[in-house]
Amino acid sequence: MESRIDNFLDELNEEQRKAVEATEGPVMIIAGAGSGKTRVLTYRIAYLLKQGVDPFRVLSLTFTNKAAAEMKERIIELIGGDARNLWMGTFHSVFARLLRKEAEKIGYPQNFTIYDTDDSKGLIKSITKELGLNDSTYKASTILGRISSMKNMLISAEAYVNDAQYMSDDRAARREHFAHIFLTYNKRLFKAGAMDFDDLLFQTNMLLRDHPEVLLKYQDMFRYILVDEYQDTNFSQYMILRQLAARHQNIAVVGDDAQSIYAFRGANIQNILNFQKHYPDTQVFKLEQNYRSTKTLVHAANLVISKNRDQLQKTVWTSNGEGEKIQLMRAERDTDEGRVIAQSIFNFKATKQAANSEFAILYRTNAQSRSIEEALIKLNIPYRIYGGLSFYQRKEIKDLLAYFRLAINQHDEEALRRVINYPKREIGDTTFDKMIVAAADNDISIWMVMDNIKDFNLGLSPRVTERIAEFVNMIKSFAAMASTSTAYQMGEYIYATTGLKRELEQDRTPEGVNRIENILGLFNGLKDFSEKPLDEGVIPSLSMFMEDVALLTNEDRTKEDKSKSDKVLLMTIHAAKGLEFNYVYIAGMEENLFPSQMVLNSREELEEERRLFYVAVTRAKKQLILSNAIYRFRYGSPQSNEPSRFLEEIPAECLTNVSFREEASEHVYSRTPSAFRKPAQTAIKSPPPTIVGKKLMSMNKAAQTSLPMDNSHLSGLKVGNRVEHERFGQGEVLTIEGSYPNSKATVMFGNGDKKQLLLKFAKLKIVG
DNA sequence: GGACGTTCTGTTTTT
DNA sequence: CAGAACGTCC
Repeated sequence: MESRIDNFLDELNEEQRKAVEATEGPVMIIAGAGSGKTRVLTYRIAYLLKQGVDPFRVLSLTFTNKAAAEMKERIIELIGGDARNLWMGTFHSVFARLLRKEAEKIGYPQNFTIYDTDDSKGLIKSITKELGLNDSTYKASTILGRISSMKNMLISAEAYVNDAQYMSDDRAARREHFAHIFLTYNKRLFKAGAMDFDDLLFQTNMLLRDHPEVLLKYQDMFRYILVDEYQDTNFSQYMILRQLAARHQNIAVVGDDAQSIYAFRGANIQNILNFQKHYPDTQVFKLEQNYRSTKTLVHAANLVISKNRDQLQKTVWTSNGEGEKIQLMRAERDTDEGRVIAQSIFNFKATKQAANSEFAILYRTNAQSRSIEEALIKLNIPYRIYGGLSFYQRKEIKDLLAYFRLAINQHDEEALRRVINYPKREIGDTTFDKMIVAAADNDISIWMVMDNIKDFNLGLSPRVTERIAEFVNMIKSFAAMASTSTAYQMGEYIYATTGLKRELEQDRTPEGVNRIENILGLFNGLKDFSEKPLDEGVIPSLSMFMEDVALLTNEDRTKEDKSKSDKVLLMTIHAAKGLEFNYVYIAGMEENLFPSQMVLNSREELEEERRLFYVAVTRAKKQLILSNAIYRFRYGSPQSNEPSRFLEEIPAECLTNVSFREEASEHVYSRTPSAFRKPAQTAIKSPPPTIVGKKLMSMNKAAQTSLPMDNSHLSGLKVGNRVEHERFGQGEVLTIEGSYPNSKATVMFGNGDKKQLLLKFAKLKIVG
């Protein structure tokens, strides 16, 4: 193929070209919506490679895997296959890859598991339950949110405990046990050989901070760093970049402060607003010409965003034509809104000869998709929901993947919890809870308890004990295969051996058939992966397959069909970032929905919501259509809505009302409008939680010791010895059974607690 | 331990 | 309304 490398710079405007050619030193590119940002980024990389920079030395971070893949493809088109060697991906995927290489430096196994949000919540639920904190104050999602924001600010659990301000805040908020949950959560993650999403960035920071030789290696490796969507980076990401770029200072960030929409997950808009302070020699380029949208749309978007206070100065303009006005469609209720949108698409297709794929329907919440889908189906308009529940979040897929995870890392507690009794094998909650307690008492993973189940006296029936041993042997047999079999072989074997296959095939309902189809879809992926040519001697193993799975979304999976299929796309506005369509619908333009009622407490939150609206508006190339409904079902009952305040921010000369009288609802309301109520006020919350059940463990020890350990100093332990346990304090040995290393001791501790400890694991000292 | 029925609770966006 | 959590019975 003829290389375009020699003349591709001619395709850029003057400012774009300057931004591409400024390869040395810190660079900030402020790119307005539709200003050719991706083009600048790809050409910049192509230009670097053309100057002779080794692709291995270029690190390019994007927001989604998909964006990375597309960019790579375009660079390959420009300069050829060398580009395959670029370090390109999301923060999470690139640094997960880096952490696997360096895992042992931070005490993690190279095969560490990545916990997704469900896993993390499951672990937190387990911890709060064990602590007897099952109260609404300690909801898993709230706890995880707080842990996440701490990790994103690089505040460790240990630092948190020692911070007087946090501790008093927690007391005031009646969540005084949060710190303990935070510590326990991290400890359990570590014991399970697992990291959550935020750990991938947190641990990368720690690795680079504490290992100068590693830092130096990567500073030199990543000689040129490029960051897309910089306005959406958080503090943790900022610090990684700062460490990596410190030596060569070749960092180029691209972004648009007006499109920062991820503050809710820690993104800090100050990163882009203060970039020049962080890097004083920064060259700044502003891309202000919009190539995407009509004058009407650019003008309206500018006016909307001008209502925000926090922003960098810039003027987006376009030389495109005036274009059509923005349409506003009002519907009676949510189902009518769907109908009106579908009808409008139908009409546009007829009058403008437009294809389905030229349309996108955007909404604030995933739940809104349903009424729209139903209406599209009725009018026979093909559609695809983009995002939503990920393929990898489906139950049957998660179940199978949990077995895969166990085959790779037996300590993975959440995978174990998921499948230990699925399909049913008589190891129920009671048994599992007992094993959790035994694991906590001995400071080991649950797998270690199971693997040594005969040494623990948990009061299990011989039958259950036997079933546990069978399970352990089954998982061990998977683990033994792992190094010699391909991912596909392993997958088939696991699917059949665990009984999952039989379980699923028993269900003949349409949903059951669909589940099997999903599993087959996964196997197709496994097969492709297993047939991929690799370096000689390297088997495409299951663990290699699993390396990325936790970080993929379903969009990264669906490959060819999206270009072939001509479908209307439905997605949240967040998911639409970076995309563009000729005709864009924004549904649900209602106060309390968009802007969301969760968000009306502070100026900053409202401004983020307004930026979200700005993002939505600027996705459109030719025309924008807004809609809302007067009544919408929520919590199972209809509620009346006011039009969104954002509608008033659109200049009147850009807007036109459209009515679809022929599509008026046939529905007759069974209740008078006065029966429609605003959402009920949330009742004053329950009294502070009292702790029942197990006592809290001492807070100040969270020693993270790698397994296994040598405990031979306990081989001579005798009845009557005084011992000191790392967490339980001093106690007296009451009984000893068996001989070391399979011996166990019953110890009476000072507070009257009797614990049974396995001596090969126990964190005990003999003190008398 | 597990199946099944009843009550409670909750809805923002995602790597 | 829908899914999770809880309670009761075998």
